[in-house]
Amino acid sequence: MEKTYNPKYIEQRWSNTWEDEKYFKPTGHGQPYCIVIPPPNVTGTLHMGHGFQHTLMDVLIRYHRMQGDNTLWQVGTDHAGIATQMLVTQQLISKGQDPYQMTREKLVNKIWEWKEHSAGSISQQMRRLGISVDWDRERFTMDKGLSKAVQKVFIDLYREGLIYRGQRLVNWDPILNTAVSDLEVISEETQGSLWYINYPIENGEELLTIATTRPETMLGDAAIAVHPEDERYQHLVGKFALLPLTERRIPIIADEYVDREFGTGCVKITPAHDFNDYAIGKRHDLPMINIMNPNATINDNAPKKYQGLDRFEARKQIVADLKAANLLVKIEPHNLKVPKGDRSSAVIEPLLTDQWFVKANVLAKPAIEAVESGKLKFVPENWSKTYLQWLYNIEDWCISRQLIWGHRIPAWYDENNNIYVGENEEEIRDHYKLNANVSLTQDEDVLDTWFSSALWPFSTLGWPEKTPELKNFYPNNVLVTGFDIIFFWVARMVMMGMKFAGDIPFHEVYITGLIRDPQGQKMSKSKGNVLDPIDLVDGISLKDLITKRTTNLMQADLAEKIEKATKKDFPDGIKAHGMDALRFTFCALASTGRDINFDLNRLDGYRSFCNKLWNASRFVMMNIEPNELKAPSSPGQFGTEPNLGGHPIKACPGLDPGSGDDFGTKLQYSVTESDAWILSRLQQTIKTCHESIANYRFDLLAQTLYEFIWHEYCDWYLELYKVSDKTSNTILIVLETILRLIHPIMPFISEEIWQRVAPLLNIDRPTIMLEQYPVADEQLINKKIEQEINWLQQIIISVRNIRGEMNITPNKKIPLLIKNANKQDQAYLDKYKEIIIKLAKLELIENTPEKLPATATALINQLELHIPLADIIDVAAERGRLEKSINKLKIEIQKSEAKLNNINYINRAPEKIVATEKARLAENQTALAKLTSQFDKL
RNA sequence: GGGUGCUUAGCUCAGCUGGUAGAGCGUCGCCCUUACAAGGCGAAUGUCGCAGGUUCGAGUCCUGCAGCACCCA
Repeated sequence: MEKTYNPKYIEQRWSNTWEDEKYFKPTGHGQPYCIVIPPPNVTGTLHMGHGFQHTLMDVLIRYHRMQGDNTLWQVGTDHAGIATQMLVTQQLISKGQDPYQMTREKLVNKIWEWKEHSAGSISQQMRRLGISVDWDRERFTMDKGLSKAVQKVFIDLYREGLIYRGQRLVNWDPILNTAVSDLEVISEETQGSLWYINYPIENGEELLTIATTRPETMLGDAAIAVHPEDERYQHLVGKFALLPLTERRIPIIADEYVDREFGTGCVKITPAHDFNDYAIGKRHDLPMINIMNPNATINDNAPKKYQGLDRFEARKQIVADLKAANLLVKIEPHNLKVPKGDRSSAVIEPLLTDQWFVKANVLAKPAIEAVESGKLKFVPENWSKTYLQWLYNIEDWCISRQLIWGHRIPAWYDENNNIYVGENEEEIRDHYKLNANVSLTQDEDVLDTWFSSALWPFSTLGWPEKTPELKNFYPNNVLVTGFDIIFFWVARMVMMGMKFAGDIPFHEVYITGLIRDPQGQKMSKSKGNVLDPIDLVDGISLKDLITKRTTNLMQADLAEKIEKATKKDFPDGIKAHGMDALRFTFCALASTGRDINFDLNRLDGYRSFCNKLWNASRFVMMNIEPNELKAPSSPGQFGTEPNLGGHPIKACPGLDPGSGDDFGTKLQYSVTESDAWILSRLQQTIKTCHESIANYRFDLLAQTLYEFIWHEYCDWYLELYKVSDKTSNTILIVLETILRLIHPIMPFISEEIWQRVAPLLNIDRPTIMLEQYPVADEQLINKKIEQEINWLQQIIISVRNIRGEMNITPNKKIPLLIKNANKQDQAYLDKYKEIIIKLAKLELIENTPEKLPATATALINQLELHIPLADIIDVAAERGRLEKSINKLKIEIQKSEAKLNNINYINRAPEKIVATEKARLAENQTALAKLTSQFDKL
C-alpha cells in the first residue's frame, strides 16, 4: 500500500467504476427498499445541506443494499419555478438582453438551456459525493411523464371539485408579478410608524380617530370597526363616517376582531388589501375596493390625484394631504411585521386576483389520520406535532403562478370566460361537447412548483402508468428531509400520495437538522459564510475562497466585510480533507438536534481517522505473509451460515481448529486471547451499528465505529498483535469486517483497502459495496475474555500512568514489583507476563521482597503494583500523586457511607444496587488503607 | 398571542426505560518507539441554566422561572 493516504486519487477511481459497473441499480431480488431523493433545485449547485442529507441517505441505501435488499435510490431534480425563472431572467439582463421582450417560447427555451447546464453540474457534484443513486432512472419534474402526472392530478381534482378558480385575496409579489402561497411569504420585523387619523362622522362635529400602519390603503377603506362592547364608541355603531381625501361615506360597524387596546380601538377596514379585513368584509358584506395595480401602483378606483403613484409614494402624498387637512393627529413609532417574498424580498401586497386553489381541508383529513394512527412515523417523533398542527389549520392552497417556467395550467377559456379543464383542446371539445367554432385559449399561468413536487414519490416511479417500480417501491421506505419543508413538501406529498397513489408515500419521515456555520448562523450568500462541500474535500486557497464568496453578491457593499471575516476564519484557506472524512463528519454531527453547527475541527479530526484506518491497514498488509493465507473462498454473498461477517472462521488457516478452548466459547477453533477479545468486541460493535442505523442515529454509528477502530483495534489489538506469536489471521478478518461495517459511511477508503484485503481471504468478488453487511455472531461474545483483557489493560495503564506522572521517559525500562496477588491475578500474571513486560516497557516483573523499598504504587483491586523509586522517581511527586488518590477515595467512601447509613436506602433500593454499593465501599476502604500506609512509608 | 425546541468540560455535542457525569476537538506534560507526528503515552477540566417538587436516589420525571432559537398567527 502507498505510504500516505491520498483521498483524491482513490475517490475518483471508485466513483467511476461503481457507476460504470451499474452497481447502483436495484438487484431485482430481495425485499424492496426505496428512498426517493428530495430533488435539488436546478437553480444552482449543491450546498452543505444537500451534502449532509445525501450522505445520510447514502448510508441507508448502501446499508440496505449490503443487507441484500432490492434497493432503489430514485434521483432527480426540481424545476423550481420562481427561483429558476428569476435567475435566468437576471442573467439575460446582465448580458444586455431583455427577457420581457422575448416571446414566451423563446424565454422558456433559454431556461431549458440553463437547466441542462445546471442539472449537469448538480449530478457531477452528486457523483463526487459518492452517492449511489440509480442514474439510469434520473427524473426532472418537467419531464414528459411527470408532466403527465401533474396534468392528470389537476384534471381529476378539478372534476372532483377539489380545485377551483376564484377571485380571492392572495399574496402578491409586485416584483415577480405573481401570486405566491402563504408559505412563500416571510414576515419580517420592521421599524415602522402608527399613523393616527381623524375621520369625520357624518352629520355632526364628531371626529373618530383611527390608527393604521398603512395609511395609503385608506383609499380602499370600506368601513370603520370598533369592538361591540367598547363603551366609548357604542353610540356610533350604525352611523357613517366620511372618508377623508375621497367622497365616500363608510359605515361604522362592530366586530369582535377589533382589539380595544390597540391604537384608539377604532380600525379602518380595507377588505381588498388586508387578510383580516377581508374576513371582516365578508362577514359584514362590505364592498371590496381594490385600489392597486399588479405592479403596486394606485389604480383608477382612487382619486385622480393618486392614480399611478407607487404605493410608497402614495403614502407620502396622503400623509401630507391629511396633515394639510388637519386630520393627522399624530405619528408614533411602531414595530410591525412586514410580509416579504422569500425569493424576491419584495414587500408582499395582499391583492384581489383570479387564482386557482386546492381545497386542502378535504385532502388533509387522511393525511392527518395517517400520522395520528401511527401508520406514518416521524423520526424524531416530535415533528409529527409540527406536521399535524399545520394540517389542523390548513388553508386552501393557491396553486397558480403568473410565470412561464413550470407546468402550464390545463385550463382553457372561451370568449365568455367559461372554464374548461382537460388534457388539451381536442380532449376538452370532446369532453364538454363543444362546437368547432367555439374558440379556446389556454390559461397563461403555470402551477406552483410544489404541486409537482407533491407527486414526486410516485410520479418518478412511473405513475399514472401501473409500472412494476410503482408496485415494488411504493410506498417508499423513508423520506429524509429537513424540518423547514414539512409544510411545503412532506404534508403535501402525503395528501397527494394518499389521494392518487392509494397509500402513504413513505413509512417514515426522518427529519434532519439544518447545517449552520460554526457560530450557528444560517449559511447564506449574503452573509458570506457559505461553504461548498467540494471545497472541504479538495481544499481551497484563501484567495479563491474570498473570490467565491464575494462574486455575484446581491449587495456589493458587503464584499469587504465578508472578505475580512473569511480571512479571520480561514487564515490559511481550507486544506483538503477527502470525501470520506466529510461524509463521516456529517454522520457524526447528525444527532437529534435541530441545528448543526458545522465545525471544521471535527472534519480535521475525522480526516485523521481516515489516515489512521489507512495506516492500520497498511500495518496489517505488511505483517501478513500472503502465501500463508490461502483461505477457502467464503460462502455466497448472502450466505446464511453462522459467519464472522461472511467468513466462517473455522475455515481460516492459522486458527488451529480444535486445539482447545479455554475462553468458554463454543467455537471449533482456537484463537489467542487477544483474538477472542477483539472478536467479542467486534460482535458488539456490529450489533450497535445495526441498532444505530435502525434508529437513524448516524452520530452513534460513527461514534461506535470510531471508538472500536481506533481505541480497540488499533490501540490495543494491533499492539497486542505486535508482541504475540502472530499465528492468527483474525487481524485480517477483523479488518475486513471493519471495512464492511464502515463502508456505508466511508465508501471510498473502505473499497480501496478492501480490494487489497479481500484477495488474502480468497474473496474474488468485485466490490465491497455488494458484500454482505456484517452480522453479529452471539457465540463470539465472550464476557470472560473481555474481563481478562480488561485486567491486562489496567495493569499496563497503571504502569504507564506512573511513568507519565513521574516523567520517566518511555524508553527507560523499569522493574515492576507485585504484591498481594490472588489466585486469579497469579494465573493472569503467568499467562501475560511477557506481554506486560513488552507493552509496559518493563525490565522485569517479580514478587515484592519482604522488605519493600520506597515505591510508586498503583492498585488493581487487591493487587498491588510497585515501581521502586530508587534513582528514577521523585518521592515528593509520588507523595503528591498518592495524596490526590487518597482524597478522591475519601470522598467516594463518604458518599457510599452516607447512602448505606440511610435505612430507607437499604430498605427501598433494589438489592442489586445496594450490593454493588457495599462492594464499592469495601473496595475503596481497602484501597484507602493501602495507599495511606504507602503514603506513610514514604 | 399560540406552539416547538434548546441550556451538560474552554469549544462542538452524546447521555436509552432515574442507580458513582461521557466523546471529539482544544489545553498541559513526556516521546520522531520502523503502521500512522494527520502519530504514541499520560494528565487536568463540570453546583448538568435557576428555584421548587416526586423519590431511598434526579443531568434524566413533574411544576414554575430565566435566557436563547425556531415555527405559526
